Parts: sequence; C-alpha cells; structure tokens
Amino acid sequence: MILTTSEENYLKAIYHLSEEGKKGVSTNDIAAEIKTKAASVSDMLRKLGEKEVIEYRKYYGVHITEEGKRLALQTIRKHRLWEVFLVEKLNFAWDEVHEVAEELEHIQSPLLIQRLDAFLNYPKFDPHGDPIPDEYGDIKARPRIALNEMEIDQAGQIVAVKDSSAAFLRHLDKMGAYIGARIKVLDKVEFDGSLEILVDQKKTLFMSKDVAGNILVLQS
Amino acid sequence: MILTTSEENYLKAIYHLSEEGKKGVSTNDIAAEIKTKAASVSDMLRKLGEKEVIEYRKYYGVHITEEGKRLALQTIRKHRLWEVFLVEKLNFAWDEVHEVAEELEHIQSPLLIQRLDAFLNYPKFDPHGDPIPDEYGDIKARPRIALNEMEIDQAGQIVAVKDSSAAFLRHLDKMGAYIGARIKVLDKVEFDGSLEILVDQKKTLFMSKDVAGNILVLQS
DNA sequence: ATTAATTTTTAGCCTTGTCTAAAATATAAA
DNA sequence: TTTATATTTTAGACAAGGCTAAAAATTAAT
Repeated sequence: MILTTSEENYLKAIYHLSEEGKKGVSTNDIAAEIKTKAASVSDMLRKLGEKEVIEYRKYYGVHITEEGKRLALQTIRKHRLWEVFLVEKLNFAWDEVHEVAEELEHIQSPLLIQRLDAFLNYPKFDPHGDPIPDEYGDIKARPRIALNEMEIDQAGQIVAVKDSSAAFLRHLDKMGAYIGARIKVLDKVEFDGSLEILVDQKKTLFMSKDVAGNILVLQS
Repeated sequence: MILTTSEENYLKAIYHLSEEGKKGVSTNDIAAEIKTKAASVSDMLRKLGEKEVIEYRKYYGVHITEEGKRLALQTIRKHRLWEVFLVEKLNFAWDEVHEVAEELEHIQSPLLIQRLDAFLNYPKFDPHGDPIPDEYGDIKARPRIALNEMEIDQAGQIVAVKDSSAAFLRHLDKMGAYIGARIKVLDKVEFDGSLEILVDQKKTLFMSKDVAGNILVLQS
C-alpha cells in the first residue's frame, strides 16, 4: 500500500488523535490538526476508508485499522529519525526541526531510512523525548507514571486515568486537563501535596494530590 | 521566486540540455529528458515563460534566463550535496543515489542545505565527479581537455567542438557522438593514435586522432 | 418532543500537472 | 515550390487536493 504525501499526513494526524482519546476521531478534530477545512477531511476519509487504513462510518468519526497504524508508525519513525539527524548531526535546535522533518518524512526509500537509522546508531527517542518506532512499528514503551509521582520540571502527556468515571472526567475537563494534554509539573506544594501544572505550554492550573494520583502520564 | 517540484524538474532539465547544446532547447528534447509528453512540456514552458525563468518563443524552443540559471543551479547544488551525503555518510553505492537525491533535492530549507554543506565539509564535487555549485551558483570550473589528450580509462562529457562546421557535426552525429555525450576512453591505438570510446555507457566507437582533437571534454 | 445549534457531508468549482487527439507550424524532400 | 513529414501547440478530459456554500444528520436545549 503506497500513500500520497497528503494521505500520509492525514493518517498520521488520525493516529495521533486516536492515541490521545482512544475514542473515534472527529472530522473537525482532524481538520484542526491538519489546518484544513472539514469538507476536505470528509473527502479524504472516504478515500482512506476505501484503502482500508481507517474504518469510516459517516457522521460517526473514524477508527484507524491495524494496517493504518502500521503505516502511520512508519511515517512517524521517519519523522523522528530525521529530527535526530537534524539535531545531532546538523546542529539544529530542538525547536527548529519540526517543519523540515515534516518534509523529509515523505521521502520514499526504505534503504535510506535503514541506513539513516544505522548512521544515527539506532536511536530510541527523538530530540523531544518521543519514542522512535522500529521497522515493524514497535515502540519501546515507557512506563506510565502517576502525575503526583512526577518531579518538578518533568514533562509528559496525559494518556489515561485510573478512575474513568464520568464524574472524574467531567472534573478533569472543568479544570482544563484532558487525556492527550501535554503537561509539565511546575511546582509541588509542600503543605498538601497539591501540584501546579502547565498544560499545553499555555495554561497553568492547580490540582490536588488525589486528583493527580488518578492521572497517568507518559513521560517525555 | 518559488517553484513547484515539477517546475524545478523542468528547469533543471532545460539547464542541462542548454549546457550541452548551447542552442535553444527543443520541446521534444525536454519531453524525453523528463519522460513526459510534448504536450505537457508546451504547457509548462508557457508557465515558466510567464515566471521569466526562461525565454520562450513558440515553435522555436527555449533559452534559460539568468534567473532561471540561478534557480536551476540551486537545485543542482542540493541534488549533488545529497548525493555526497548518501555515499559518504550512509554508504550508498555511487549508482544507487540518483533516485533518492531526486526526491531530496526538492526539500525547501536554505538552512538545511547550509548545514548539510558544512557537515560534509564543503565538497566541491559529487560522487560522479560533477561539480557542486556554491550558494551563489558559482561552479568551480574544470579545464576542458581535447579528447585525444585524455588517458585510457578517463571519463568525461563532450561539451564543445573546436571545429563547429556543419560537416564536422554531421560526422560526429553519424559516428554516434554528440555534444553532451558522456564518454570514456577505452583504448588508444598505438599505430595511428586513434581512440576507442565508450559513449553513454553503452555504445563503443572508434575515432581518428584528428577527429578526437576537435572534441573538447569536461573531465569528471 | 420539538426546536435550535453544531457537526458533517455533498455539490460544485478551482488549480496543478498529466494525457490523447487534432490542429497549426516548421522543416525536409521531391 | 509544392508536397510530405516531423515537431509543436491547442483543446478537451481527468485525477488529486483544496475551497465555499448549502444540505443533511446529529446533538443539545428548551
């Protein structure tokens, strides 16, 4: 199965959104992620559905298939390997690499990626700390940690909750946290063990030790 | 001036064909070089003409402009730097690199190329011996040599003739040689100084010392 | 349970780059 | 110099991918 650059970008976005929420991914979310219009997304979903890299039910969002996941991870692998190359070999700053890697990831040459991987000494994580899938799409899992066990200045992504009751999720939402959010621990209050958290690099919020204990974070 | 990938490819082809012949480049020649149809070429020539990277007179072929030459050399520079990277850093064989470099050359990032150039230690020639233009499009000129002065096993490209009479050119053509041909000296006959030449890696031919003396070769 | 608001899809149009077939122009041959 | 051949251009179609506006379906709110 060969995908166009555009299809690869959509599939990658769908994969990322799937990982965050675990539920079906909505057309609007994809449009926001890709920075395009919902109408264009609908069209592409139909095409990706025909190629069987996603399961698509009109009006009910999409689920990525196993084959889709495999292809998305291939693209992510390429993206992250190029990021390592740019930072380690060409002295790019870690925040300068994304756009260029976004172009490089679409180069079609398995041999190139194989050799690049070897040249970089088979790195397991990219410069942002995100894991690099291997040839087969396997990701070296990093242990998930409860948010209240993280140290000050550590960062990560909320990937799950222990208590998944509607009440707890509603509370999370009210605070401005959600599954998929990128967070960083700014401070831990001695007095009651509560935490000050930076969400998505823009919003700070406080949460109790108990709430934090129910949130699982993938460290990066 | 920003060109699309396709426009860059056309311009590069036109540049290469211009260098060989010096005369106007024909639609059919471009079509053959790009492996597309003459109708598509006509269309693209109109567009490139509007962008003033070529001078285009219908039915009379094209000439590349200074701006066009500058842009073509940029692309060629990128292509050749990537080739050096692939061979020297990723251990590609010299004949495996072309296709991948063809994709890599269209990545848009001046910083990337600048850093890559530095990383490779500012190479002046690519793995095929072709010169790498600098940032400004300047090429380190290599002296042209008369074909009869070349040694056995030396290779190069026919870039000009001393005697440019129609008769001589017709003779050249009849033999199977032409301006732009990639040649290699296979043997020099002691008896009369005539040469055995390999043209474009497929055809061998013999030519007298006098004929060879009128052919100028850019060594590689 | 309807109405209102939101989300998603469809329909139709645009651009880029490709193609085939036919028309126009230029070149070679008689 | 007229005819034949080869080259080039135009015209019209198509696929990919994007957009806007309008229709359809879903979800939320009275």
